[in-house]
Amino acid sequence: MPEQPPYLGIADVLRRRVAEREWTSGDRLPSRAQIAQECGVGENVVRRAQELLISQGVLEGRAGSGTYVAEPRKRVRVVRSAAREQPQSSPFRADMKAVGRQGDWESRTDAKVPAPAEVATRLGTTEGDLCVRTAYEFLADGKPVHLSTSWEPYEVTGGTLVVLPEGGPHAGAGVVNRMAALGINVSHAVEQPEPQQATAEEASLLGIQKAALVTHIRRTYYSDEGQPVETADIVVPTALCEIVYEVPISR
Amino acid sequence: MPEQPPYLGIADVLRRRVAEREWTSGDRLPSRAQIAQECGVGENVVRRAQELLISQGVLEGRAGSGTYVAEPRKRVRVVRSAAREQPQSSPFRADMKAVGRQGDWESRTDAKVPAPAEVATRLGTTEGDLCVRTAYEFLADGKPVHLSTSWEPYEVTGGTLVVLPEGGPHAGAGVVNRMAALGINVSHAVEQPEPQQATAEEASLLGIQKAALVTHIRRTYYSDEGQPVETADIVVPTALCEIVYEVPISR
DNA sequence: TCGAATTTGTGCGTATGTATC
DNA sequence: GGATACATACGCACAAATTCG
Repeated sequence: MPEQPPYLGIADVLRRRVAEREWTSGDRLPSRAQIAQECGVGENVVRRAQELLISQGVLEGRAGSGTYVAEPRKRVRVVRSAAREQPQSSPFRADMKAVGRQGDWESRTDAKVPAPAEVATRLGTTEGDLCVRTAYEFLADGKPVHLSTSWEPYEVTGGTLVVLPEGGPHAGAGVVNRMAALGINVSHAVEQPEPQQATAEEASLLGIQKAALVTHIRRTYYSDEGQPVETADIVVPTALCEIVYEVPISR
Repeated sequence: MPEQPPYLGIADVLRRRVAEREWTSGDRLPSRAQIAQECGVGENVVRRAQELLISQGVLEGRAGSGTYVAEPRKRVRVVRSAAREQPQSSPFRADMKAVGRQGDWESRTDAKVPAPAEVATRLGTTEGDLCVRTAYEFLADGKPVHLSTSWEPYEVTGGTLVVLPEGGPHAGAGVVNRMAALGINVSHAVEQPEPQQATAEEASLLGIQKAALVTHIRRTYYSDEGQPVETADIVVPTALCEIVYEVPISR
């Protein structure tokens, strides 16, 4: 006989109270001690139940303040498809415009950074080769929604006007457009999404709960000659963004 | 002064011992009581440290047996791209062949199942409309590597030879080929990958650790008339598979 | 402005359940 | 069936953050 442990029972009670609008979005729940007494269980049982609902995105804990009903956030739709790259525009701004939000970003680039081992293999170069590294923070209406760190081999763009992704005449135009200015035709990208839990640093940068789920995308752009021209580590928090791939079918 | 909590220190000790090959793949660690005494901390501190390393895939706990060093498993590469669909073949078998493994699957289909709300909106029909539901379990060398539940509107395939995905002359040929037999041209798919933690059921089906990370992909195939013809919920465990999207660039 | 009270978050111990050998 | 070891549930103490007088 599978007798349900107490904390799961309390979780069900809390979940139902939220579902039945006894407490609605943004409301603060009674303190743990109150709920515990009311339900006739220990404080710790309530805590476990709340932790469960927090990990499921139903509740939200704020240290020193209280436990709240999570606000359903409109998530940003991040589209990844062939049609994504527009001349003279950035893919991100287009994504944001599509949902009526203002897209913007901040970046910090370091030229001539030696490539770490993993980046080097992705770029088809060898460890220590020089790269241009750019760290991005993408914002929707001023709030960060996802992060990215981009690596370009210095060999490709070094000494040209597009060395710096966010400087020069093609600033912010995206990898594809910038490479086109060098006569390099970017033919396809390979993206490898992996589920992860946010690090403490990522969580504070993105304003999400600690250990919240994120998708870590390792993206590499290739020229039509099969040469990698850029690779990036992209961190997309599930709470803020939904990722959509549109894949065409050819027969 | 950021004084590191004890359990993180123990985690570092264990991690280093694994890295230095004091314990190697498949080895059983000493019991928690032993490690605790050896390191001069409580058993619970060791437990926390082991839990951390288990969640990171470094260790593996087996109830009643012990804690083991996780075996680095060769992950299956699941490619999702335009070139994926081959005439007369299944995408999955091709994926498996590429890594030298035998691809196979088991399935169970229920005809005339009423569509739940979420599936109905994805298929552009209304809740309760009849569907053909097929649950898949994909196997590599006989071991399950990912799961899928597919929904097709009965309206599309009902009364034809391809009603059952795994029966009739086109059994196992994939959605695209089967639809082609009806004169329906599948032009593209939309995939929405979301990180999740495996449910207890998924974990036992896939033979992975409880609450391990998985990618839950919601995929929908569309005809060239923009009509959804199939949608599926795919569960891909990170421990067993890596997901790769190849997205072409058109300018 | 500041400090005390409240509330959540974290670390750790103990008791019990359960799987394995 | 007994011994061993991991898994789970729960309690207590304290730290950290917030709120409010």
